[in-house]
Amino acid sequence: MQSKLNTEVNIRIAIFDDNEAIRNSLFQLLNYTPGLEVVAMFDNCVNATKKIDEYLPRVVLMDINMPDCSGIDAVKEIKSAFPTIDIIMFTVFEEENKIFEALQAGATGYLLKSTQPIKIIEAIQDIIAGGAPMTAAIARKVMQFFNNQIKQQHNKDVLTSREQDVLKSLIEGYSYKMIAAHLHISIETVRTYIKRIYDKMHVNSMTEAVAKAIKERWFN
Amino acid sequence: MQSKLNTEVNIRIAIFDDNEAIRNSLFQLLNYTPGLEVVAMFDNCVNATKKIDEYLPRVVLMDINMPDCSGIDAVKEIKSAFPTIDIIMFTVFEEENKIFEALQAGATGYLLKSTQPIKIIEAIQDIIAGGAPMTAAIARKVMQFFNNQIKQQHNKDVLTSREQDVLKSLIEGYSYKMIAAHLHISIETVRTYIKRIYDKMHVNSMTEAVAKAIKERWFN
DNA sequence: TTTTTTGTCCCCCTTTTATGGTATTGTAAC
DNA sequence: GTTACAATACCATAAAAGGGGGACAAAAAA
Repeated sequence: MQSKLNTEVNIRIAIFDDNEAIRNSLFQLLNYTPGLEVVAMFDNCVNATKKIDEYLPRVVLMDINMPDCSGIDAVKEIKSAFPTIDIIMFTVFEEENKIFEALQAGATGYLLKSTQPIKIIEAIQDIIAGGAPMTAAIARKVMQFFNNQIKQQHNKDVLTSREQDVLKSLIEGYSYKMIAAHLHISIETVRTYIKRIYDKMHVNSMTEAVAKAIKERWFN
Repeated sequence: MQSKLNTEVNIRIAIFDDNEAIRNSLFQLLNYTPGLEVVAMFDNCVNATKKIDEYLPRVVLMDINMPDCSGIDAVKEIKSAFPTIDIIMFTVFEEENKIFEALQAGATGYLLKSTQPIKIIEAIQDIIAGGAPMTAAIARKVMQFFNNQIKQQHNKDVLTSREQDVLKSLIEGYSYKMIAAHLHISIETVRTYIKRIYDKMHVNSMTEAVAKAIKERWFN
């Protein structure tokens, strides 16, 4: 068996889900699909890393809501111990914050349990091929994450070019003195700009200005 | 025609691409697909908004590299004038920064020109259905965007709970005095924590600490 | 052509931050 | 039962930032 080509080696899958019926139907679905092999199933994700270590799956299907432990924490654990394992979240609801938490925790895919069986198989093949499988609706939410970050970019427009230079320098962590040197202007000029910036941004300290500019992504 | 049901009304598509061959094959592909209708094609995106206004498409296929204008700027323009129009970027290469620029500009999908024709049709139907069509490789890059933001979260761990409180307050824009009041501790204690925070973060000003913490997403 | 904006600079004065110390408690680890 | 760390607090001094002005030339807008 060891001598077979890589392409003929089954994709090892581990399933974490507290619902036995779901575990079983996933097992049926996946294990009888050529090329896939369910090597382990668990009804909770306590000590997930240890469980993974024992069965070394290539792909993990992880429920979010399990008793005694959070699937998202499990993802963090697994990803930090086994960065190459791909994890697909598998859940009933598409709660916006759960999605982002899961993705930030290191999940690569996000499927709803209502997904057609054939799509689940495709998702696993997809993730092995370097894809990031997710339902259209979830992909859309991920996109909105990007879009939301450009809404009020008009704020930036009210700053003159020189004021923007100074604000950028503040974000870099430069002091007045450093900014003056960097922009080849007097420190008094820097002070003038900063006063105007605070005025326009409705803040009254470097920290506030920097926090606001970074959070609202005035620059990139 | 106007009296037909919505589901029977064709999806109006506009194409921006400087390559005539590509325009023509897209036209062939899409226009002869039931339910789709190419209502306009352009070899550049100068005055994109005006062009859109004339033909009012539901979906736009936009090349990134066109002479005389940037597809990404066109996306910004169109999106700000017609927020409900869905735009799919359609390009030869998958340059990482172009992808993010396009998505931040408001594109919802991102396809490579090497995509199979059938997938292009699916993508258009997908986007109408609220999806965000993109190739697996691109979806993966988008995922990496999230993942990249959790890499060095161990930094945060070295801060004690109280130090984290103070740092969070700094990010909120609070001054020493305000933090002291807010956390019910002496301003001297605040100063002590801040000194330790700077030490651990390897910075030496509020601005740097705040910028670093926000950029590296120590909190959320 | 006049007015407004932008970029540049200066002064005075107050408040806040930064740096470098020391010190006391309670708790957790060894 | 000592060592280590966390949380708390204080002092002194220097440096930086904030708030209030005013000024002037060049460019842009009205």
